Amino acid sequence: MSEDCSPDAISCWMIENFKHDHGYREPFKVLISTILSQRTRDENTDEASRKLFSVFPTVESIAAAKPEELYGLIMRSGMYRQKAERIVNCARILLEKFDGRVPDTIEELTSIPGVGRKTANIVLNISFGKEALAVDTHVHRISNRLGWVKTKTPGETEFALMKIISPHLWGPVNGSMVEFGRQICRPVGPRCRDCAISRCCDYYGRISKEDIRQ
DNA sequence: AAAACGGGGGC
DNA sequence: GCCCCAGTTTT
Repeated sequence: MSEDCSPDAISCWMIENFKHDHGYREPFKVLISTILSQRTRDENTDEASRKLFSVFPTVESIAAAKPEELYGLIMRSGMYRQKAERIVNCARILLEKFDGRVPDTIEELTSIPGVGRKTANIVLNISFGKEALAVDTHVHRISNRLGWVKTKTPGETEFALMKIISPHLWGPVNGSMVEFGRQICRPVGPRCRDCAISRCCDYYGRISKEDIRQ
């Protein structure tokens, strides 16, 4: 890692060293698996996605499924009924309102119940190649710890980061920052000893030794 | 702005 | 048992 602590340099370092990808590119699979990922660990998300798509591989088949039937399939992977209902409802809306296709604007995507700004931006970036920044708890926390922003909400963070990070890095840095947050810059007990960019970090100067986990 | 929601897993 | 998790919705 160079001496450069600029947001773009840190972003590139994260992109180089931390990968995080659910593996899907088809719009509807990205949308569905991202809904599955909401407030849920990746291991559970990946398992549930595989089970779901192995039985219901298309928008049409999901739309035709009974929510209970779909729930029975994914319930062992940390999922719950509301999410199964959201997914079936989402597939039906895609079919009825969007001609069976996933829309490619933030307004249309967030009009679907269960799809917020973060999920919509993931789809826009991964499936449609648009420059979008999906701010989740990891991105929000890490951006504030590093001192790049001083924000209270993910919405503020998204707006502030767009002025700090080069647009072509928005997509790639997203998953990398999440993985960095899972492995190193964790919500509690961050592994600052193992962190190669601690000298660039505001939080590292404030955190007490006993709060750092080996 | 804060609480509700939701269930498996780590501790 | 309690707290957390690639959030979203409701109060």
